[in-house]
Amino acid sequence: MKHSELIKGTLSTLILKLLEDKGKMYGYEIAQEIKEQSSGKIQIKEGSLYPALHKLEADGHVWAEEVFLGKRIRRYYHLTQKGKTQSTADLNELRQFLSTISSMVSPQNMLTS
Amino acid sequence: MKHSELIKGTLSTLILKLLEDKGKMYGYEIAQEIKEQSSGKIQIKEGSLYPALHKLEADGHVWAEEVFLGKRIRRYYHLTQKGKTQSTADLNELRQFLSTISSMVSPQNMLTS
DNA sequence: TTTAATGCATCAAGAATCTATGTATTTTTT
DNA sequence: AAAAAATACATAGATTCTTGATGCATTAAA
Repeated sequence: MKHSELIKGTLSTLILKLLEDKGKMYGYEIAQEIKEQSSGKIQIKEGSLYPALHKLEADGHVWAEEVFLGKRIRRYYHLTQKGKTQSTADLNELRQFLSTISSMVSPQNMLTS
Repeated sequence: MKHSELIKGTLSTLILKLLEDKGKMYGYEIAQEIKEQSSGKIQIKEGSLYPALHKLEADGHVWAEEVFLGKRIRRYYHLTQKGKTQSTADLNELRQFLSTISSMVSPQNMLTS
């Protein structure tokens, strides 16, 4: 098992959570923030991050504010109302899942022996 | 997000954990056990389960004992030594990941605001 | 008797991530 | 001043995993 396998299905939820907390963020910043909050254990690759952001945008969960910094462009992502609703639902589901899995893999677990 | 997306990367670890706890199990039994331990929240489909078992077998993490029940066949899976080692490593990694993600999505989390 | 449950299995499709690659600017180090 | 690292966006192909659908067959329950 590669650690990265475990992130599957959680990335978009993490992004929505961050946007909810911070108000607005750009891609690179999101990757750095996830890396920092996970103490370096979760490092999102660009090939995962940008497609995920584009999908969130296409689905209407976020919108992008384009800011020109000299010649460089920066896309700040913001939550939409739809994204806020989605974030709440996703977080609830993720937390419940984490709770369920945690109980199943806890060292002392032998529920039905 | 579909709930089922979240299971990705955890299924083989769950299977190894169950085999470690129970000694031996057959496919259908594993699916039922996961369903039961998760209070019905995680329901593994055959299309996920059997390929996962076959992969674990091909990788030498489990071996299959074939038992004939009348005309029906049943494949009991057992952990190999390699599988035991893998199980320990996978569980450690999964637990750490769960801990990390949990702290990131906990409601009060605003680590770097 | 017919439906549900048990028990194995595979295949095509869909979804998500990764690696690799590309472009370009800005900051830091040598 | 030059080189290296960090910043910042993006895409394409490959890989991996789960799903839904399907199939076969036996046994238990309605």
